[in-house]
Amino acid sequence: MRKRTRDIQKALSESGYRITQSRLAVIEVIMRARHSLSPEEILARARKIEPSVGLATVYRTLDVLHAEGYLERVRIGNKGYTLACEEKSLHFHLICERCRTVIELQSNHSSDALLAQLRAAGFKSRKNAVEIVGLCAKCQSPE
Amino acid sequence: MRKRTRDIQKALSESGYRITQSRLAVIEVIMRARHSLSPEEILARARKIEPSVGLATVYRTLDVLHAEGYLERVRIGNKGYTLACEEKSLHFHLICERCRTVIELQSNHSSDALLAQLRAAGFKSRKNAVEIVGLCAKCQSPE
DNA sequence: CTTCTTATTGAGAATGATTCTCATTAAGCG
DNA sequence: CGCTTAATGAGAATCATTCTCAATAAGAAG
Repeated sequence: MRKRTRDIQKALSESGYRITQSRLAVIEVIMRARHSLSPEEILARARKIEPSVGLATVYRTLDVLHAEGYLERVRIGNKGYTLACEEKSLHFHLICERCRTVIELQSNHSSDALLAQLRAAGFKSRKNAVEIVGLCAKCQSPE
Repeated sequence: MRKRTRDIQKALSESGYRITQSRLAVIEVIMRARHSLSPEEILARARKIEPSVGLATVYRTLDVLHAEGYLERVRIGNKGYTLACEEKSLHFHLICERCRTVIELQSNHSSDALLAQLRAAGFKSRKNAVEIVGLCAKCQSPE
């Protein structure tokens, strides 16, 4: 995890971005997260590392990380969530709308077949992760 | 098309909903549409049929139709779009973020294989239509 | 280490989509 | 034809996200 944050730091620096304490805190939070986080959640956690971080900076840092391919943005209802993902080939993300855990399906023949269909249709997907929102096994059972 | 609207009208009526002129106008607009529409677009078109329709009623009618399974809601950026869809088994929707045309892939072995994976993971998808947002063949070429 | 340039920041205002409120209307039953 | 109440339209309210702008600090250069 720590290592991952450093890699991103290095890559961003080489791309000409300045490495600020606020950005580092946000990156650290996202890398540590075990499920997808809303901007507000990221803000709360980042402030434990760097108390001066503002919400706008969280959004801006998400934009940068997304543009550089380090994370995916998801929508559940009206809210935007964020999770780290560097997988480049087409694959599926099963996202639980209750606990926001993400099950990442391996690329396999179902994603290969889908990819072939996309090619046949001449369709270019915006994302490599195809999101399927629903309920994971745990959250379906009566609590 | 006309027939489709009547079927829905009948079904809603039997479910205890009142059939108002505003609702009829909104249903008619959605059934006629050849691509997904934003609430504002639906409002504009519905007002040509029933000039008194309000935006809130468009949203409320969308909720009803969605609850009854007559349409899917999609998000492109921050905006919500809507398209008619009654297909019940798992399948893919390729949605062009530029022209908003929807290419509906037939259920086949790729969706079957995905369904098997969902079952294996114990994951329950919220929708039957898995949305893939991107650019259709036409919109990719320089205009 | 200090200075300079300017990308980045934080706070709050602004925006845009969606939802809510509430007095008024009309669907559909008898 | 009336009655009951679901549904409506208009505008206010809400919530997520984006923008504005003066102040700050990253990083290059000296």
